[in-house]
Amino acid sequence: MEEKDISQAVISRLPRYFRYLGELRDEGVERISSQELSELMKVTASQIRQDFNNFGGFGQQGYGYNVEFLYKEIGKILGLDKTHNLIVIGAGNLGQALGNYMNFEKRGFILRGMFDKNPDLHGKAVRGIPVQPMENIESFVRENNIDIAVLTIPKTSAVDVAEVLVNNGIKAIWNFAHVDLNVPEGIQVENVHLSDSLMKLSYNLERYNKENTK
Amino acid sequence: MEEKDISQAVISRLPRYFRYLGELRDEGVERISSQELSELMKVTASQIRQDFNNFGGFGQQGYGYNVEFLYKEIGKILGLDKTHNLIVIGAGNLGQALGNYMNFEKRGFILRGMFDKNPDLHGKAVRGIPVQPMENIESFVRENNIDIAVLTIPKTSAVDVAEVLVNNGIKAIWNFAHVDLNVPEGIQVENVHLSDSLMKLSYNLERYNKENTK
DNA sequence: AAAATAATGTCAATGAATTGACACAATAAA
DNA sequence: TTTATTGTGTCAATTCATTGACATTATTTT
Repeated sequence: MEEKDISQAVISRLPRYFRYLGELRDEGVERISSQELSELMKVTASQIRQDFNNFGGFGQQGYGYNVEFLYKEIGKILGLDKTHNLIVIGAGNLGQALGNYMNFEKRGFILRGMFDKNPDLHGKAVRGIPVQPMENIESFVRENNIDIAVLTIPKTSAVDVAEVLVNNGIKAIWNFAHVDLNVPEGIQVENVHLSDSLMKLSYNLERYNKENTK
Repeated sequence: MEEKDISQAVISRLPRYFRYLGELRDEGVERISSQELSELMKVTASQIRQDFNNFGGFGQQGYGYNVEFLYKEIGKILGLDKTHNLIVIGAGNLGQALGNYMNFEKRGFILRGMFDKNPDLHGKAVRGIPVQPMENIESFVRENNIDIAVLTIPKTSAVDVAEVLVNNGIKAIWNFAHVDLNVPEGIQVENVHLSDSLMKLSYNLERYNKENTK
């Protein structure tokens, strides 16, 4: 498995392939050509082949791709064959929603701890995992082999908490706080800036309306 | 305001500019050069100037950009000077989290209705907005000038609900369901596929670990 | 078993996005 | 008022991403 330097554009498309292949597999489809898949997903067949080839040939000329095999391979590329230990920091609605989401567990992302600064929430459990005070984060991260921290706290505290996490060995942060975290090289941050997404929708909405009313 | 065809790559960056400019304004900064902003935001100055110029010149040679003015202009481009009426469909944790998020209201996105198929939730209020049964969606959308529907329901029902929405005049859908909606031309869809985002983080985490353990 | 068909992997061509360079206009300094 | 500096707007160059084309190899049909 000699992965070179794959562009993030390609990586961003992998989960979508994974989803479609999973659905095909569930429907009992055994093989599929890039052409068929391209019609289903509304992308070019060329892009599909190009994308898969970044990771070596998964298909066979004259046959196409084996759905089950390809599904599993992409899962492996995405690291879904391994278990990842998660903690959620910020147990408000959003934190609880993410903690409760069963599908993540199905993919190997296991909720190990929840933290909040609000004492009223302490002890309250999300899927059996009790909410702890923020002070516990440091030791918990160190002692429980936590891979990913989910940040669902206001931006005012996010930067500080991120620093604590990094100092205690966190390697990946899924950041829902509306702020850019400044972490050292080698720490992975994936931002989900919901309001950015909503503003983009707003732009496109306005844009289209404007275009079609003149 | 002669907007041509701006690429989505540019649009995606606008909310981040907006955020930084808002913070600068709050700090009392009056002017800023593309060079200074580029250092702050860690992008190239050239990109900043190029981006802004898509919408006409906001700056002045020898001076730079007026923070307040630029902030407001970008807000207008993003449609934040107008009010948008929202409904949230799916009043689980995620739907409630989004419905409760005050910052959206600050930007003109006003929650007008919430819907869920679970009768236990009916009548329960999120910021004064009661949860209604799904059957009410059609008339509510038609009678309340709803611009944006937020879909926080399972993928199994999302496609059908989207169709109902479109049939009743919705122009924009903020889609959190893990499925691709197939809507007619002119209906804006902004997808937030959380599990895709988590998988991308997982890939980058694995990738980096692999690279640094051999 | 041979011929026809299907479909990948890959290279080349095109297109899009980003960066660099600089003329020119406004500001600030002399 | 004149000169020096700053910094935009914009064009050109480069880099990156996508699409198209096709040789090659496997499968299927005759």
